[in-house]
Amino acid sequence: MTQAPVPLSKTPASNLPVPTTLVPTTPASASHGNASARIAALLRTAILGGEYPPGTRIRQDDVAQRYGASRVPVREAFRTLEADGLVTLIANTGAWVSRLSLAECDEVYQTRDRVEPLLLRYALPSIDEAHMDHLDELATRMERTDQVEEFLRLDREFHLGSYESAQTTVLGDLVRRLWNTTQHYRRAFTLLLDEPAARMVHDEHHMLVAAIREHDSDGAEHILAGHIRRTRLGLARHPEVFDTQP
Amino acid sequence: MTQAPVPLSKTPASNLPVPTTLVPTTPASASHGNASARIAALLRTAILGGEYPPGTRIRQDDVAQRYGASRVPVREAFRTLEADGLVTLIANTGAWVSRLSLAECDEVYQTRDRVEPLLLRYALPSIDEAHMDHLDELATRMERTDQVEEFLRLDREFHLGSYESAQTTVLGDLVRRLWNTTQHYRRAFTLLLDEPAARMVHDEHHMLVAAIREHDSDGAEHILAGHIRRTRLGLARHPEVFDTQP
DNA sequence: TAGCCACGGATTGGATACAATTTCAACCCT
DNA sequence: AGGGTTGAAATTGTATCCAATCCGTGGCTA
Repeated sequence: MTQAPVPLSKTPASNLPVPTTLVPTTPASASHGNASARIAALLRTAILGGEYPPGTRIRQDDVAQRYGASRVPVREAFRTLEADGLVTLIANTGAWVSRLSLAECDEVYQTRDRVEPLLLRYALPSIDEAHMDHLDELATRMERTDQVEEFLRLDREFHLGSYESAQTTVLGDLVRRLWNTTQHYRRAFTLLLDEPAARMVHDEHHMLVAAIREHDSDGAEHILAGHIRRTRLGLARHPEVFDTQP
Repeated sequence: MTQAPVPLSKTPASNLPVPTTLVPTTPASASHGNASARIAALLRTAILGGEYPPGTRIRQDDVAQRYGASRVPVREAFRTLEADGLVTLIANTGAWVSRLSLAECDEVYQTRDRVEPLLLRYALPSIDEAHMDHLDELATRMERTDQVEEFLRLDREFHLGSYESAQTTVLGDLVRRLWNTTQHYRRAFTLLLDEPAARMVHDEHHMLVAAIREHDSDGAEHILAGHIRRTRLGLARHPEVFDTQP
């Protein structure tokens, strides 16, 4: 069942067309009509994909030209992204891709630690067999890949996917926001995983699926909380991830 | 020490100038410069103050005229308020004051139940004596008032005030959002409190201050979680609060 | 040489006018 | 009477212009 974990390398398989986010980040990839929503979606996937690293300045005019729109919808998109925690706006000055300090990142993980188990509890009763099989498959594919970007994508699809069947309105959005703000640091941290640490991550994923299969809400909550907590402690051991001075 | 609780009546003392929100809802009452931030702040206090009940439609033109601005900053303000959960935007159609179903409100309270104790834990070490005395005074004033709006204001200042000294960046905002979205239902629910229920609310407030004084993080977390949980269960017993069909 | 101030370019913020798109509801036709 | 259509009203987007603000540069001063 288990597979020898391979240390993850950063080199992407190729410059394949970015598969956008598999689990829609907010509404969906708004494609037609609403320019402001479309621009927000495109910028969001660009930021999450690492195209704009934290601290990067984003200019209204650039974005407007790049996406063939005027500045008004771009400004609205900025406000949306600010609410997502992806962008930091400073009045009369500009927009920057948000950057978290170690303390702030720790805070987000503490919050996730409390909130995601609750969301999973909401979702659990409605997860059907096919969905469980899918989660299992994702966990296995995560073990087998050695591409960071693919791992991140699978991890996101695994966890957010496990919450998908929750019929929640605010909690789901809230959790997606928390994931978005920490996406970049998750990438950095993934690169630092050594073999035993990666082994534990994968084991926890499989244990989580097992608990879900047994409809064991308490068990699933417990495993998930531990999973998040362990990641938080791991990040705290690597403060250098947050050192990127401008 | 304790005071005979008086059933709360809805009649306000008078149409005094609305004292805005004592605990700033987001940045502060932005007064000059940024029109979009100013409009967002004004609309926010208007909505929280019950001036626009849930389900009310808000037109860009009206707001623009009322606050002497063009529609561009109004639209940005809408986006900000949407992120606050105060307004629901529907593309090409308009903006409405958000309305929660019982299930959604329950969801928010479940979330608060998990998140606010954590925030209190962050804040607790930095709460000084003067602050504790202030919290005590607020709890006492809450017992003595019979005005709903004043109770709401004091309750907000008590709880959000107790989190104030937490040096958090995301958690504080998150909790404020959760408070904002449920403000209206808190008002409706407050009117339904009978005497023993009110008594218990007040007792919990005093117990919370006592735990804070003793720097008992676990105890404070526990009391606060119970406080929120009890409110949630109380709301669930009054589904009629959510029945306001358009 | 170090520090401070003023100036000017660049960028954001806002106003206005107008075109485009969408929604919704009344209306007409079969 | 029911279903499709049209048109008013609202939002959304574009274009243009100007004001306000910020930031770096350069020069002046101690």
